Amino acid sequence: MLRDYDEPDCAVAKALAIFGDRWTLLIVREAFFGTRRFADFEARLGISKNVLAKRLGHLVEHGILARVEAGRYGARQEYELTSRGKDLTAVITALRQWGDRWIFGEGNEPLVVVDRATGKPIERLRIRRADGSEVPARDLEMRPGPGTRS
Amino acid sequence: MLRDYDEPDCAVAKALAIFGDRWTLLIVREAFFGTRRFADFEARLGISKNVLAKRLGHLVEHGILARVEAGRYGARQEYELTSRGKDLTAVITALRQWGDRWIFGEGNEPLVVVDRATGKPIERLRIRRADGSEVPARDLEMRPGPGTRS
DNA sequence: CAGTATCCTCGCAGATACTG
DNA sequence: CAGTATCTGCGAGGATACTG
Repeated sequence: MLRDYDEPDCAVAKALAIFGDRWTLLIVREAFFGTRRFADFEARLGISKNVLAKRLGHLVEHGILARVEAGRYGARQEYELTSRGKDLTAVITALRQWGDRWIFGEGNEPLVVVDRATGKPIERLRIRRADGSEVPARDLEMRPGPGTRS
Repeated sequence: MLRDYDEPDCAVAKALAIFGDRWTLLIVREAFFGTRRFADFEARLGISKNVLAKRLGHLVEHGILARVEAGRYGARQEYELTSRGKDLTAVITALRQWGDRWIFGEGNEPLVVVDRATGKPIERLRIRRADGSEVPARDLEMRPGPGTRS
């Protein structure tokens, strides 16, 4: 049995229980790109109808996508990111940046996350101290803190 | 067929192909907490030996963990995060923060990532513009950019 | 202790056909 | 178009026993 699933106090395990598979986050990413209709997800991801329906339903259940009626021109239903869903930006960005740094190598990161206010792409996530200085990855340490749920 | 796996140009899909399952990131997280030995991973995660051995081998293959000989006191082998592995901090942190915000609710985030230099916990990831100002999540938009691989 | 070897179950994912 | 229904294969994950 999956012990971590029984643990009500682990945020990482809980999050992974929702999208700890190969498709779910890709669907969310596709939604970020503006895809809203079933057939478009299907075509762009190359996923089978069967699995897509299940995954979309799963995401709606967990409040990450919302089904909205758009009943005209043949498109009867559309899927829209909720705020909970939009807040996955950091997760997807972190994944993509890691992939760019370690799979594709450095120096040619694609610019994908855009700041609406300035219209400019965000280059990378940074982790900063309260005073605004950046913490280098090598200085980071993860450990259970008091009251941690991770 | 998994179309995204055939796509050599998608960093997110590539990253998910490596740890797009329920266990792999939990093992990495455990390694962040200082776990180094097979039996400790086994006990702390409640994972079966079978799967653990496969996942650890997988992580070593992909250069996220390194096997180091520690042949004394009965512990013959240990696993250590490589720099590629340590760089997954942002991914795990993003996941945990999302879980904390949206599964457990706000206001009581556990502090888990620690800045070695100051000894203080990092509260959250922030996305900032070049001038240092923070970009609110609502202002973020994701889209394929020129030359994007996402 | 750190695995390997077997066996088993379950659910993911794909393919195809059908429906409102 | 947006699914549902059905069937199938495959691999993830678990349990247990065994080994150097």
